[in-house]
Amino acid sequence: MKLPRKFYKKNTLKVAQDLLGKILVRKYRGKKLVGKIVETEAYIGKDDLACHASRGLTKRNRVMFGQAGFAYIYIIYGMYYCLNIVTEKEGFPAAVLIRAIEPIAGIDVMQKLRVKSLNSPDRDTKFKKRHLPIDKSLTNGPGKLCRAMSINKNLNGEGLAGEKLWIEDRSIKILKKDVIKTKRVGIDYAGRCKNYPWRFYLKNNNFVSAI
DNA sequence: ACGCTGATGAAG
DNA sequence: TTCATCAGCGTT
Repeated sequence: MKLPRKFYKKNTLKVAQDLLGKILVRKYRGKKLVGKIVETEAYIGKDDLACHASRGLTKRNRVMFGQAGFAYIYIIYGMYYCLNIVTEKEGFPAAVLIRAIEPIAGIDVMQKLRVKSLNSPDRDTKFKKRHLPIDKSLTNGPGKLCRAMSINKNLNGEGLAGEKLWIEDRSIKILKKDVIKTKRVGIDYAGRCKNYPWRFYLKNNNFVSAI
């Protein structure tokens, strides 16, 4: 079942950890693209120098200042999208970045959504898909999972109670000892905040991003 | 280890 | 209006 709004309206570090093992669902052209969340990062408030809100309200980051349970999506490096889920009370800018998922369903569609590079071999011609491991490079990074699920700026500000994008609880049990905490990726510019242990991922999961 | 890529926001 | 910067990725 879909997570209720109140799931997101709380401490961002708790939301980031509680989202591990939850199921991200994207409805795309009538089909469900589904994956288990295996890696997240927290970005919390104006004092967090890595958070887009650290320099105040702008046109780009305004969704983060709004209600919890909405999607904050932005373009990075000119070519990729990143999906964040807004947390905390209205007016307090914070969000959880979804960094990686483990594909569960709609994998054929995800494969088609990926831009096939010229050098990548065609894996499907010789063997049946069911006998092959899922290619982890499909969704093991924030830009890649958005590409595979057709998540783009059209969904910025979209509520997760809607019909296009939501997160479900399927009662997957996550043990505390299987949640690894590390510093966040790609924020060396963030000074005193750059080593905050605000990245969380599932231990021994193949679909966690390669650093 | 590097080039790609274009929106963003700060400076002026 | 210009300009440096960037929550990444793919190829070397």
